[in-house]
Amino acid sequence: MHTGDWPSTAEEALAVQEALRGRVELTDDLPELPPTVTGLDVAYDEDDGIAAAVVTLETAGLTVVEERTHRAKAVFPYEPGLFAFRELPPLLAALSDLEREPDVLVCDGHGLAHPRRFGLACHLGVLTGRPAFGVGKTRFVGTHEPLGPARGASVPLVDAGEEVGAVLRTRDGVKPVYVSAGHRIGLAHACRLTLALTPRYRLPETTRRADRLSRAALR
DNA sequence: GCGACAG
DNA sequence: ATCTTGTCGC
Repeated sequence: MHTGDWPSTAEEALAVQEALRGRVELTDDLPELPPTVTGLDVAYDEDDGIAAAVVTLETAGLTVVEERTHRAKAVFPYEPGLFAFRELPPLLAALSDLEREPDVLVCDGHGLAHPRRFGLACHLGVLTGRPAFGVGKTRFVGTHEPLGPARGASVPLVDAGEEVGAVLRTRDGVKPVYVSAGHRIGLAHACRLTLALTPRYRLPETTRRADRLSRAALR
C-alpha cells in the first residue's frame, strides 16, 4: 500500500512527477538475463472497476513462477501523460503481495518516452526501487526513421532532440513496439530482454500473461 | 488556431 | 482501456 495521499487533480499529479523525475536512475546493474521477469497490466470494466495483475516468469523458459491480482475502483481519470496515477495504485498493491522480489518490471506503457520523461515505467521503478522498462503498443511521443521488416530491427525514438526510446520489431512483418527505459536499466538491454520475451508473439509474454490474468480477475 | 494524445 | 463481425492469410 502507499502512503495514503494520492493526487486527485492534474495539477497535483504534475507536481508529483516533477518531484520524482529526478530520482530516475539511468544505470544498469542487471544481469544480461535476470532469473525472472515480472509483467504488469490492468483491465477495466464499464464502471470504474479495475483489476491489476502481476505475473513473474522464469526468464529461461518463460514459465510462471508467481502471479497476483488486485481489484479496486479507479481513483484517477485517464489523461495522456498522467496515466500512471490511474494504474499505479492497484499495481503497487498486487506487487506488494508477491513473495519473490521482482528482478525487473516489464510495463505495459512507456518509461522515458513521455512528455516529461516520467512515464509509468519510470514511476513504478522509482516507487519500488526495482529495475523497470516500458513496452508500449503505440507511440506516445517522438518520431523515428522507417524500420526494417525483420524481427530484431530497431530505430531510435527521438523527441525534442533526445533519444527517449527505441521502435523495435519483435516479429517479422508485424507492427513494432515502443521500448523505453524506466529505471535502473539501459535501453539496449531493455530491447534485448524484449526480444527474449517475444519468441512467438508481438507483445512480451509477460504482458500477455498479465493481460489475460487481469481480465479474468475482473469477473 | 489545428491536430495529437501511453492505457 | 472497452464496445464488436467478418474477413484475409498462414
